[in-house]
Amino acid sequence: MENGDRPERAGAKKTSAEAGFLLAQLGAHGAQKFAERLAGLDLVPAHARILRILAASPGMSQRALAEMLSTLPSRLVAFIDELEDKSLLERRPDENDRRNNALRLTEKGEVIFKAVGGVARAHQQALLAALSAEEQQQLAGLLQRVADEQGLIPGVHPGYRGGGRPSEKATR
Amino acid sequence: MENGDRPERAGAKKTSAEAGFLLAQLGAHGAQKFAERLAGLDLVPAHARILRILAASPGMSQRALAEMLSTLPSRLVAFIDELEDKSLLERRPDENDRRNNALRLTEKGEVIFKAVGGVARAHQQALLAALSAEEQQQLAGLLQRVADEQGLIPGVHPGYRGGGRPSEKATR
DNA sequence: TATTGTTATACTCTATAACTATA
DNA sequence: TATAGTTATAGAGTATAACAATA
Repeated sequence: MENGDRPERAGAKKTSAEAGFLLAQLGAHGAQKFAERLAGLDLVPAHARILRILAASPGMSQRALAEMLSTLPSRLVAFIDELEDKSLLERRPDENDRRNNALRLTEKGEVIFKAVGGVARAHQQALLAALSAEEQQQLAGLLQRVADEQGLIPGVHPGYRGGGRPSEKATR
Repeated sequence: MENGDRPERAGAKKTSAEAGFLLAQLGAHGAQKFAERLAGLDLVPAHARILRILAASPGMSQRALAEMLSTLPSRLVAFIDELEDKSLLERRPDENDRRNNALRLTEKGEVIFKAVGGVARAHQQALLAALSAEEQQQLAGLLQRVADEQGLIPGVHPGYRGGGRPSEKATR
């Protein structure tokens, strides 16, 4: 196994074995802080994820959206209900195939989506306060390369289920 | 996406507004991959977090452990039960105050903890495959500074609850 | 018959509050 | 009375499967 047969000599820089852990730690920390800020807009992260995708791909069906978020169509219903109740998006039956709901942001939805963008920037500003603008770009560059290599879809990430156990039966 | 009303001038490096998002995305991705690897040791992330802390601070009480993990003492019980059933740790009543359980890794627990370390290294290796060793250190350095500034405790992170809503009543 | 969205159900996870044993 | 650990219970969150409408 890829145990570290690394020398671990006295000369070795300290430990760099922590980058993965720091990533998880900061990801969790940042996600929580972001959620707190979002609450100011009366939204949860799932709402923001939906708005983000719909802003980029208007007219998407709920099934397509669910697949993009790696979630179940049934889980989306409540979130979309809430967003529709707030008049941030609308479901309109697709004209070609009326089984599909074409999802589209309303004008108000676009406004709120921009507000979410503002929240995201403020969040990032606060989160990365320790770094200069140049260093932030440097960080973004490194992370982008990792994300690309890992095959992550730009601008999309599914929710986590960090704490729980990995679904007893998915142990396959 | 990432509309950003930022200047977006030709000179600007691309977009650096993504670092925060990338952090969350990669944190979630990495956490899931790590959980999958851990399943090979028949552990969940919560187990690994407990082993990690106990390895560093033997004799800790359950309450102190709960506080360190920012979780509730009652939540710990099942996890500690499981670890004890596997003979990875033991609860021993504190001699000075027998209400306290002094938690300590067994020898087997130490072995498994080391195995978790190996899994973590393999995980990190795979996760950061896009970066050279130098770049990985560079990344770790940047992340460490961010973590310090944010007041995160080295070597500890609580679980997330990424997807859910932030406790209906906290909406006040 | 197959598919989209929805609802119903069961199941898990989490939080709150009793309970016990020590102090 | 107060505290550590545990258990019980109720509440959210999640997954699976049944359902109605459309194709």
